[in-house]
Amino acid sequence: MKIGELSERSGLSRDTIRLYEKNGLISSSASQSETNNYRDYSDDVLLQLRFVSSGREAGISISDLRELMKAFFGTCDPSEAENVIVAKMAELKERISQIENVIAFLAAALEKVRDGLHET
Amino acid sequence: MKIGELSERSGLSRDTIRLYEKNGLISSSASQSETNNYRDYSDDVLLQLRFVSSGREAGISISDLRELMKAFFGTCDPSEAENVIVAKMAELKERISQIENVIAFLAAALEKVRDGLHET
DNA sequence: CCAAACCATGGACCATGGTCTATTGTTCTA
DNA sequence: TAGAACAATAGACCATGGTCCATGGTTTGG
Repeated sequence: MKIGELSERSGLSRDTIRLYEKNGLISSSASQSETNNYRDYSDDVLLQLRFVSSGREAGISISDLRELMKAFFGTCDPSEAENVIVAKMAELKERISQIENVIAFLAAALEKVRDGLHET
Repeated sequence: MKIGELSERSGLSRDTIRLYEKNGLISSSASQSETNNYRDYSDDVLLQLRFVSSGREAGISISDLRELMKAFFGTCDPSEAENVIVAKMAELKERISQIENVIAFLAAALEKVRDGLHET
């Protein structure tokens, strides 16, 4: 499919898709036609983009995502891939616990605010 | 205390502290001395910075943190503060579930990679 | 008393992750 | 077949969150 359709279906802008491609998160083949240089994207790319975009939403950087994509579809050997994935999972879990700390702090603050309200 | 000590104790660079102050995350009083314009930071600021910096690590933007700080120490009324805090907690929980999605995806990918290894 | 260490300010600089625009070429459709 | 819609490329632009540097003033330890 061409970039317009991919954009439609992925919910990402053409510019963003091109950015991701330039950064090696996805790849495309040259168009079937010889008369243009339109990119042609396979259906797999759509799945890849879904992962990329949920990763981005979760705050994973483009370069980290590139490593993960390489690990998944990877030119690198499987044990190396395993390492990358395991490391990233640990990192994400750490991130979750950081967020949970902040939530706990907010919950405590909320208590105080509510107490303050009751006193009024 | 002066910014150098605050930097030491908070683990943040002077520049970062000044940035945060400029962005309204913390505040300082003018120095006791009249002969200079050094900033003077109370011990409370240290606690505030600890929160700010864990918030930053958790990926919360400076402007969001500013809203939270206002809610905590706030000039704004308590029920408004409550709203801000509750909203931010919900947002953070959403963020956690996004990250968990990614983790689940990675776990699945890991399975596949390991199966691949076994087949070899 | 003097140098080293500290402070404030402002602006330059950087990376990241996008968006927007202009230009040029291609395809689709009325 | 003309014009609208689409595509590629390059470069400018933007916000965010920091760091670094130059300047000039202040404090402090030896």
